Amino acid sequence: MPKSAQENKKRRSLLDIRAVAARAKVSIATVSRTINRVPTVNAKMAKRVWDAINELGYIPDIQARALGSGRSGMIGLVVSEITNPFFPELIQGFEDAAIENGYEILISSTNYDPKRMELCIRRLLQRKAEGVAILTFGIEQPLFEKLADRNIPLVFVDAGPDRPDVSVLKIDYAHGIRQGVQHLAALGHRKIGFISGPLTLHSAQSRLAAFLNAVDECGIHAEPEWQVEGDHTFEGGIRCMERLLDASMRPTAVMCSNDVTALGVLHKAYRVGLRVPDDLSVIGFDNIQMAKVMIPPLTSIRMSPIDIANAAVKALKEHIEADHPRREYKVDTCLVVRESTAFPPGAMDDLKPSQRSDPKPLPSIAKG
Amino acid sequence: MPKSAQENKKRRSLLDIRAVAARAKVSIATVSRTINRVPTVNAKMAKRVWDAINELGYIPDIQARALGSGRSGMIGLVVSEITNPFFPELIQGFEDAAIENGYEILISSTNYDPKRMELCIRRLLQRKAEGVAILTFGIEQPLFEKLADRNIPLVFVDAGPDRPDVSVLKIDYAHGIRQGVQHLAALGHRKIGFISGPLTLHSAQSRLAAFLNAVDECGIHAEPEWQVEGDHTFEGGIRCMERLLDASMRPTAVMCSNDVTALGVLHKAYRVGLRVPDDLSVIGFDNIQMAKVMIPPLTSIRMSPIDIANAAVKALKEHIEADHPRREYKVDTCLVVRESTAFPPGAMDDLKPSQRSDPKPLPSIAKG
DNA sequence: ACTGCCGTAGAAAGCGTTTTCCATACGTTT
DNA sequence: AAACGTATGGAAAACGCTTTCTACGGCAGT
Repeated sequence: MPKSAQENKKRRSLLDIRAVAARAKVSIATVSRTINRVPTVNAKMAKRVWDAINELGYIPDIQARALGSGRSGMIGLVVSEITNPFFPELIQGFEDAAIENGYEILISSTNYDPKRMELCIRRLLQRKAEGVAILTFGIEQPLFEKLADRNIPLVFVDAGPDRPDVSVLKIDYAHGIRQGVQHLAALGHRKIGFISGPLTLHSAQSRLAAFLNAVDECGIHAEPEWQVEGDHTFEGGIRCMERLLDASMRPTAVMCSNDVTALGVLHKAYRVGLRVPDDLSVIGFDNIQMAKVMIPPLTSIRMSPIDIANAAVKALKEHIEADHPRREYKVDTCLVVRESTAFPPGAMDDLKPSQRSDPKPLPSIAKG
Repeated sequence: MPKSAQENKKRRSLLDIRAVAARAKVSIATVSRTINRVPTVNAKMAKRVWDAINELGYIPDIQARALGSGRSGMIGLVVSEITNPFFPELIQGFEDAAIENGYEILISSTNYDPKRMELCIRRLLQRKAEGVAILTFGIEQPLFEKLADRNIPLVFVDAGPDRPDVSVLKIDYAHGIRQGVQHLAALGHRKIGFISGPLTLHSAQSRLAAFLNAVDECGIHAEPEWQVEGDHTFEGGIRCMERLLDASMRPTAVMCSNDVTALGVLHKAYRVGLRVPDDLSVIGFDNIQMAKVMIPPLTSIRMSPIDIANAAVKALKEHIEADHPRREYKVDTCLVVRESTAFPPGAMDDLKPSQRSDPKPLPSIAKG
């Protein structure tokens, strides 16, 4: 059973600010001022205090500090799912950026569950986060209204609620996707498939639109049969690839709305004996760490989690400190060419290897 | 610049427990009791209070609550590196288990940096975590002493400081590794390589010892040239595989101390045109999600992050609540057979496919 | 009707900080 | 030498909650 509150308090109170004050023979106010580096405290006093702190091993209670000062020093980060390989990198970047800017972070993952999302937000409010970055895939309007009504600085990715008091990170999907399509077109592909994310998501729609636009620019016909809607999962990638294989005319290249989907595509190709990139070129999106580990290493469109994290923290910081009410921040994307893209089948025979875009055309397993 | 403390306080104080008390026309004590479900509060009163809470949208300040009650309700989790694919699953499991048990969690990652580890611990102490699980690879003695001296419940994995007041999660590496070796032996392998982790780590030593033991049990000669020391990274896996390829006699199978290393092995094999599993069998360790996504899907030894997380939370809970000072918890490991293991080269021709251990022997790319 | 006991709610004293306000001591100016 | 700033440290009031202690009202027992 839980210990009594009294007991708990006793145990903790052994190492107060009071203890430090007593030891240094000053008042607790001076100790507090010393710790917080208030300039009015005399150097001699300060030394006495620091010595006492070190001798005692005193560590201030940050919750009491927050209560006293009215500032929690924390910003929150809400992600979709920590086990989705895109997010750990984002979290890491966010944490680094936050520390750099003097904040601590509070991480919550929604697991795509509105109930859990509700919990996350409650948690962040309870802990008095000074700002929150919602870097999830889907967004649930009512919850954001709830958050925004608390007058807490907010950052969204792609698109948030249309309110004047939130910041938005605009990701330039079009740039990377255009590069990807041009890359494929330059290799000679004319039949390019696209596996989108769930089209209920704004980001998925944007990516599809960018693809259609880029394809059009390159003068390539966008066969509707080659555009299938996935769900950003590995299994979804497998299913979508199956549909693409059933098409009356198969595409020679597939672009995917995220890397995990691309892994599914690679997997299905492997299952049916299609060689990548010889028989099929594949491009992913997100450039997760796994991309360069895959066999073959995956050509992907990079959306830097570090950039996103930095932009998010910067937006939050400006909003909190400078009362900057709203800003848009741009995040760029660009193509990273690896080994999952090559000439379409048949084209290779006519060309010298040096003309391949891949700088080191290594033999695929099938050729070994 | 930061807002003045006064301002901050003002802004927040709009929605106190006092506001609720006023609205419900009761004392703040009654509001507190209602929220904490103290049974002595009359149902009628309680309803009045809940109504007021809902109408106002009141959310209690959890830090103030912690200060008042002497319990923070938080347990800490320290991991090595969030971008290492083993940890997100562990974190997820830990979070779920913690929520289940009424705790919130505080995550810290050390990034293998002692400085950062120091920061982590400071953070956890500042926030008054009620217990801490140190589920990292390496451990730094002095820091733990520091932690343990604070009299805070602690859980370590594998081996912690030898103190009577900490719990330890003992992972039974031997079981899974024996299964792996037996699996390879049953397939006919007699030349089995082993890529260990850095031998400064206790866990790496245990795994190597378990391997040597298992090999011995199976009556297989353990050629020293086939045991190389890796570093648990992808690049390390590649380097180790290079060394194995340079051996005077090449092994026909390789066991790895973790999956990421195995990915490096797979990669190097791909580079030099060795087909897995036809030319080389590979077994990983950890069974991270990526394992089943790889091409070919990786046979691996499963060390369930969920089991570890549950055991850690359970140990912490018992220690915190029941004052159980020390316990050992067992965590098992077991082999998961996928498609990166098969008969050694040449052996297959003599046998019918049905005798392969793999239930669905799918053609590798090379055969397609 | 008086005492005593519950059940229940309010008052008030913390919890460990920060911060405002005030007091002191010292050096400077006239 | 008196008056006055100017540093600087201490006392005490917050901060928003929990919890102990106390008080009140009603009911049963005598």
